[in-house]
Order: sequence, then C-alpha cells, then structure tokens
Amino acid sequence: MPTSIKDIAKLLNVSVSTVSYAINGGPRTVSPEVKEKVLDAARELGYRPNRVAKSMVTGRSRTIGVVPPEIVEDVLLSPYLQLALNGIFNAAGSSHHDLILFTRLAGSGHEEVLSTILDGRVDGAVFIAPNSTNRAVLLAKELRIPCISLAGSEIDGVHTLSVANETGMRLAMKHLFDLGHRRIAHIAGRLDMQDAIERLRSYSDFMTENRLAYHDSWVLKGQFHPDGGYAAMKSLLALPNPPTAVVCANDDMAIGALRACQEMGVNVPSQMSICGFDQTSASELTIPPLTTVFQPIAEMGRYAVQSVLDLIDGKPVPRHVTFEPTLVVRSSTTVPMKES
Amino acid sequence: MPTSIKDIAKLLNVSVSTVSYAINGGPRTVSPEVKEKVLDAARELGYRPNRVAKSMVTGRSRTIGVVPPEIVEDVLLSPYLQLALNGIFNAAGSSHHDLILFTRLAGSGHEEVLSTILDGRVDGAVFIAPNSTNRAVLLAKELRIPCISLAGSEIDGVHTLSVANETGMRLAMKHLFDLGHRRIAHIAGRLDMQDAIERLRSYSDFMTENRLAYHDSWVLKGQFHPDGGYAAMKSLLALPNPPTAVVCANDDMAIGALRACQEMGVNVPSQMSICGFDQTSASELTIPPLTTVFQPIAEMGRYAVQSVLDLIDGKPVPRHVTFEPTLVVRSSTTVPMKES
DNA sequence: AGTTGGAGTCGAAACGTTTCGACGCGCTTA
DNA sequence: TAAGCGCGTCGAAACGTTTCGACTCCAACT
Repeated sequence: MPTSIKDIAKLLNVSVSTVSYAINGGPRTVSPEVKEKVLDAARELGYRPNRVAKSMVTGRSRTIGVVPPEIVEDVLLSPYLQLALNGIFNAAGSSHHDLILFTRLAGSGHEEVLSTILDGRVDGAVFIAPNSTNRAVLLAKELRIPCISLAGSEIDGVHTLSVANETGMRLAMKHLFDLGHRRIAHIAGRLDMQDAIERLRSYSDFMTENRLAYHDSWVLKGQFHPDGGYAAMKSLLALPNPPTAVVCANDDMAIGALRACQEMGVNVPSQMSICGFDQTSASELTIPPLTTVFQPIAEMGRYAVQSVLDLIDGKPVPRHVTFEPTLVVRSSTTVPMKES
Repeated sequence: MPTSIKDIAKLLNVSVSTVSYAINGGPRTVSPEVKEKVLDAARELGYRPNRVAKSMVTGRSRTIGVVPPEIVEDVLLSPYLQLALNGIFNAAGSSHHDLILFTRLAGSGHEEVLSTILDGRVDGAVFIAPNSTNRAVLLAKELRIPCISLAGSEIDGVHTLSVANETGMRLAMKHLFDLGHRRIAHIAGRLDMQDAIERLRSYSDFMTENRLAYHDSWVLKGQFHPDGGYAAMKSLLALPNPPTAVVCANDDMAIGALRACQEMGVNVPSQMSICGFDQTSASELTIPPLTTVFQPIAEMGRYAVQSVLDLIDGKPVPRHVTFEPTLVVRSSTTVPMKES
C-alpha cells in the first residue's frame, strides 16, 4: 500500500484536487504555502504517482508498443531486429516514452493478438517488418490504433516506412557488373516477406535488362538464416559451371555463404565475390569484411517512433516514406578470375 | 471510445457484474443462456478488456520491467545485453508476460528513477548488470518491488544472479598457462562494474599463485568497448618485451585487440594468443574464431524472469545463484613462439 | 411446513488519479 | 457601492474494471 494522493490530502487537511494541482502544477493554481506543504509531505511520505491510475483517466500511457515480426523463441537474436530496436529505443528515450515489447502473439488467436495490443497500455505501436500474413497490424489499423509498419509489406491504409530495396539491389548488382561479373547468383530471403520479394525481383530485372542469362539454379532460398546461406552456397559450388559472384538478401546469409566457401577451399573474393545486405555489425568482422548494402535501420526506428508520436497527436504523417540505401564496399568483392 | 463492459450490460439489460462474471468465468457462476448472450454481444461489439482498468483494481499488470545497465544512446547494441534480453524475452513469452523496457533513467534524479519503476505498470523488474552506483535497484528493493539483479554487483538484500567470474577467468588463464604462456596480459572492463573487478582480481590471483611476474603495464583498461581493446593492444605491442597472450574481459575488446594485431602485422594466434569472454555471436565470426569463456547469459535471463515471477507469488527464491561458465576453445590461442 | 443453502443476479464500493462546476473571498472597476 | 473578475479551494464525477454484500428464487432437506 504505497502512499497515494489521498494520504497527503488527509494529512494536510486539504482536498485531493488541491494536492493534484500542487504536484502537477495542475490546470489550476495553488497558493505558494500550500504548494510547498504538499511537496514536502509528498517527499516525506515517499509518494509516487500511480501511472496506471493516471493512464486510466487521461487515456494516455506514454508507452509505445513494439511488435517483432513473429514472436518465436530467440527472435531478439536477429541482428536486423536488434538494430531496429536500438533505434526505437533511442528515440523513445529522448521523447520520454517507455517501450512495451510484446512477447506472446504466437500461438494465440486473433482475438488475443488484439487484446494484447489494444488493452490500453500503449498509445501507439511500431510493427517491425510484419509480413503480409500478420493480421495484427491490419486489425490494429482497423481499430485506429496509431501504428507504423517498419520495413514490412505495404498494407493499404497502414503507415509504412520502407527501404528502397530496388536501389539497394541495383547498387550491389551494378558494383559486381562493373567489376566484370556476368554470372551472378542470388540467395533470397524468406519469400513471405516483402523485402525478400523486392530484392529478388530487382535481381531478376537487373539480369534481364543487362541480357545476362541466369538459371533457376542460381536463385536460391536462404530464409534469411546463416545456415540457409551456407546450404545455398554449397549447392551453388556444386554446379558444373558456378557463378562468380553472389548477392545475398541479408548479411546473415552472406556469412553462411562465406563459411561454405572457406570450407570448400574457395577463396573469397578472388574465386567468389560475395555481397551482403543490411550492414549489420557482424558484417565487418568477417574475413574478408563483407561488401554490403547499408540500410539506415536505426534511423528508421527513430523515425518510426516520431511518426507514431505525431499520429497520436493527430499531426499529419506521410503515408509512406522510403529510405535510400547505400553500398558499403569492403573486401568480399573483386574482379572475377580470368578463366572460363 | 472502444466498447466497455458497460455497453454490453446496457445492451443486454444485465448488470456489469454479470457481464464480468460471464467473460472471466468470474468468481460467481452465470446461467448458460446469459453467458452465451454476453459472449455473443462481446464478439459483436468487438469488446476488448481494458488492461489498465483491470490492473488498477487487481494491482497486477502481467508485465515485468527490464532495466538496462545504464540508459544511454545505443545501449541495445551491446551483445551482452542483447543476449540477456533475448533470454528474458523468451521466458516472458512462455509465461505470458510482456516486457517494459525502461528508456529514460538517464539524466533524471532519483525521484524520477523511482517513479518510472514503481508506477504500477510492472509487477516486478529485472535489472541487467546494474553497477554499484545504480541507486535504482537499491530503492526498488527498499520499496519491496520484486526484483532481480542479473549479473550485477552484489548488493545486500537484493536477489542476485551471477556468473562465477573466478572460474571463468581461471579456465582461460589455465588454458593459456598449459599451452606454455607465461607472459600473459589482461585487458580489463569498466572497473565500476562487478564483473570487471572480479575478472581482474582473478587474473592477478592466478599470476601470483603461479609466481608469474607481471607489470602494471600488462593490465589495461578497455572499458568493455572494441576501441578500448584496440587501444590496449596497441600499447601492449609497443612494449619492449610484449606479452605472448592476453585475456580480455569481454569479446568486444578481444575483437578490437584482434584488429590491432592485424593492423600491426602480428599474427594471431602464433605471435599473440587472444582470449575473449562472454561468447557473443560475433566471437565465432572473427578470423581466427575467438577462444572465449561461455557464460549462460540467455539461460540466466530465463532464470531471472522465473525468479521475479516466484517473488511476486511470494514463493521462496534463493538470495543468490551462481552460474558456472565454461571455456570454448577455438583458434585464437595456441602455444607461444619459441623465441625469447 | 419451515428451514437451509446454493445458484443467479444486482447494486455499489473500490482502485488512484484528473478535472470540471461551484463557491467564497478580496480586488478592481464603473 | 455594486457589479464583475480572478484566485484558491473543495466536492464530486469520471475512467473501466473486479468483487463483495445483499437479495430473490427454487430445490432439497428436516
């Protein structure tokens, strides 16, 4: 039973409203003497305002929800998510909001999904890379909860922040093409996610536009996981006439691919150029450091929070913002070997 | 204005209590017909229980707070914290609790620190590696908020989970000693953190016990950051008779040290053995992969959540639990070179 | 037949705030 | 001097729940 505003009121023989005014510099003024008495008493009694009660009456919690792409074991181990979360965390901190991390959407029906989000504990929500089957974001929208989809599929009516995947992919492809590569493979991500789809499409487009022949066997699915990248590279190397370069849809897969090359005695970059995507912190620790596409994920997280806040305040927020990636050239790509 | 229990009551001409009983299978029984009517109406109207209101009357929020060691920009980029957070996230998910991540302890007075934690939004809290100057955890304890200190300084009266730093350090030192190293340096962490202090002490103890001479110049402060490790290694290599091996108090610093060696053309491990601490995911991506001390951080996170939950339920929880680390031998350590 | 008791329901209190309407007081202004 | 106004204060309503006491039936006892 912590001290409440009532205790102070009783002790000082004033009304609760007066105490409230004094503490908040409230909507009404309080005489200096009373104010001082109240503040002293509050300190004395160790008074802490109860945020839950405050939330109930104001309808605001100064807390925003963060919903990971899927709620499964170890999802926080994803470097991409970590980067986004860090950006969100920074922004929330500087705007004096706390974060609720939702942990239990999995295995629950839609009903429960909604209850978790819309139970009044958050003023708004950031959905990180929701895939198109993620109904929660749709329902949140339908119920007019201020929310932002960060790097997810474009869903109509939902405010979305995305990265220009096409630019990023073209940057990587052009880099390899300019180096002289013609046989370029692609290790794709999870094709139920928008990013993966767009990166794959840009790859195909680039190959077609430049009249580069490519086979189905050059497009592999790596599920965004290192092991997927590893397996994909293994099967690429087993091909009779393997490609000389590969662009991966994220860094984790590129790291897996790198490991596969090392194991098979294939030198990177001289025998195989590898390009990643995302510029996660691990991408510069590999040997050789990965050439990769930098996405301003952390900045997007920051922007997402600001947008949610604006949405809450009823300010206008652009329906869709696209961030431009840039290419970070490091040592995992070089000119292809002469032979062939 | 979302639908409330009252709307249902009004619509059906029953009392709010009846609706509550029907929805919760509440403490009183409801006739089957009424129950069905209520449930139908709730679905119809899209009723979502308001958790804030529920919290207020029950005093429980099914949410637990997570407090990072310090609240500064980019704190979520720390691999150690990520690992711990992931463990906490997993555990919270399976016990149907959400997480509040506190983002604004920094720069606020003690008063605000407390308000943030004790404002009724959380049932308990996990403090990740609080250092001894972190007053928040003390105050939380004083106010009887169920809380666990995860891998932090031991503070009396606070339930603490720690890792046997001594065991870990000895494992690393003995490994190097057995390989034949006698000139072993230590790059220490932030000496305001318990872990760093203990690791440093164990290093000294080991050196003394084995009658190994060591100089002050072999003990460097790396602040737990890669750049600190880098700088430390640089100054080690500048020594007239540098050590043949170095144990770092975390992986990040070991990675920095590795980079310094690479830059200076010092081969790791043949000319310099490097040992890390924590087994973060980056530690196996370096070339060579780091020999490091594995701490079950993720498991500790899980355990921490369970303990907080037990504390909340009034179950007995051991005041102090120690987890044992193990050594992961990879390729950054080997026998020292013959010369000298 | 009268008593007990459980099932089903209602009304109201409680949780800790914020904020509105009302009121009294003293000061200015006509 | 009366009207008007702003300041400081109080009491009460409101937010959306849960749950307790009380009440009414009706069935099952003695």
